[in-house]
Amino acid sequence: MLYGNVGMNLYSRSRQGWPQRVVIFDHSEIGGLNLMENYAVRLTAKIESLTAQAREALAKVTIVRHFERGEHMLSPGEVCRGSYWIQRGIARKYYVNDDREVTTEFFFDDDLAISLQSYALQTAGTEYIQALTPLVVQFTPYPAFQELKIRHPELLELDLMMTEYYAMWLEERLFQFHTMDATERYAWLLNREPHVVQQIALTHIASYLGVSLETLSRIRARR
Amino acid sequence: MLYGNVGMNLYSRSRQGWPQRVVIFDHSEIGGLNLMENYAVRLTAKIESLTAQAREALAKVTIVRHFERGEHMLSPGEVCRGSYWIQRGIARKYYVNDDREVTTEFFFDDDLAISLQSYALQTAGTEYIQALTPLVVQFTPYPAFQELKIRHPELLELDLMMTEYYAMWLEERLFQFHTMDATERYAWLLNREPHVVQQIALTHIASYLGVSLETLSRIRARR
DNA sequence: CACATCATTTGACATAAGTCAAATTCGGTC
DNA sequence: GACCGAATTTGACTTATGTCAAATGATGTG
Repeated sequence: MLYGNVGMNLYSRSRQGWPQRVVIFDHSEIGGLNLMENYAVRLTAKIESLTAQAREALAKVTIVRHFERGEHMLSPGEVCRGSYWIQRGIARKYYVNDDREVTTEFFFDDDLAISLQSYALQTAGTEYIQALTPLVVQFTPYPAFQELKIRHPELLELDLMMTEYYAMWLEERLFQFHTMDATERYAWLLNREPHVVQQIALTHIASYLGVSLETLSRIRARR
Repeated sequence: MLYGNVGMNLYSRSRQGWPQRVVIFDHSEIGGLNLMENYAVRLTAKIESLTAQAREALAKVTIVRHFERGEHMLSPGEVCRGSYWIQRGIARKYYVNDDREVTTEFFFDDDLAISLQSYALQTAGTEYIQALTPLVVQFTPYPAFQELKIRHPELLELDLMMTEYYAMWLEERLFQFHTMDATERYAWLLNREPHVVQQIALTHIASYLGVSLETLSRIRARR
């Protein structure tokens, strides 16, 4: 993880290298970091600035849970009843469309896993969250967190920042689909998040990139 | 707009018809509304439940501004210094990638226009927001709104809900790019937001759908 | 170490979409 | 109503990607 241990962190996506060409989201650099990294720094700073009371209160309602490789933390028809902070391991979020799995997100150490619509609305969702390795997560129940947000407005601010961060991450993903072909999206992933390619099965990566397994193989063969 | 005049509303995207096939995001219906509409209802209820003090305070810092057709409310290199609630007219958000305009969002009455990264970080951004018709907007400066969020926590809650709504909308857009071909994305737009196709130039629609103008023409010819 | 199963790659062919150029249509102005 | 410029459509050709099937490589188990 990029910013060291700070307890609860979110989307610690680091920059490992440059894509083939300069892209939109790297235009405004501040202190050598792109916007996502810049925001992650702010997020980390926000977490570090939480009062001891807020930290304690949060720790009190958070429980450690374990999941086996292949196990689902969430399945369609279920309500996402809390947030899963990945203490150790790898997970992915996906849904099934036309009998096909569509992987939407990978989670590594210090990432926060939720299914947004189910979580925010507390209604049955349509997504899976699955452990790709044995997992240790810190689970914070939604009702308890809502309570804490009332008593500690700094947690409401943190929640807003995390949601903003997720929205920016979605904008970046949308940018990839909107402007890049399959080869470019793979190059972006390889440069920006090589750990994904190193640790995740190609089946899931192809699904995440929106290409068939065969096409991904051909792209990889051309490098 | 779908839910009538409630002052500040956000992303009043209504369901006008069904796409060719049932899609992921319509699975969990509540009271006949899909999730986006469900959330819009909650958002509207939240706005309506604002105290008179919060409303007044918000109105006091909000100013009406006019823009001409073609005029830019925001350009790359500028900071998005506040939010623009569209009182009347149409606008679009876009950026330029490889000498090409990529339209990312259309705004109609009661939509709230911001460039998220520039707005949230108050740093120079990379996006344009342009009036497609003569516009009347209610502009709320960022610093003033931050102040109000401190004095009125209900506005911080509202801000979180709006950001969640935007993230869900991004998830739905991502779903379109991730799982549909060009024809399906056009069909989705035609069914779900026919007003877009009725009132916006095909150049912008093609850009928004991630297809060339020629391809959009061919798709339209096949219907 | 052998074997079976799963993951990945490769071959062949079809379709979707992009690009470039030209033609047609539409809208605004005089 | 004519004219001009912009918007849109159409034709021809190229490239990217998907699909189906078969082959190869990797991993796990006995």
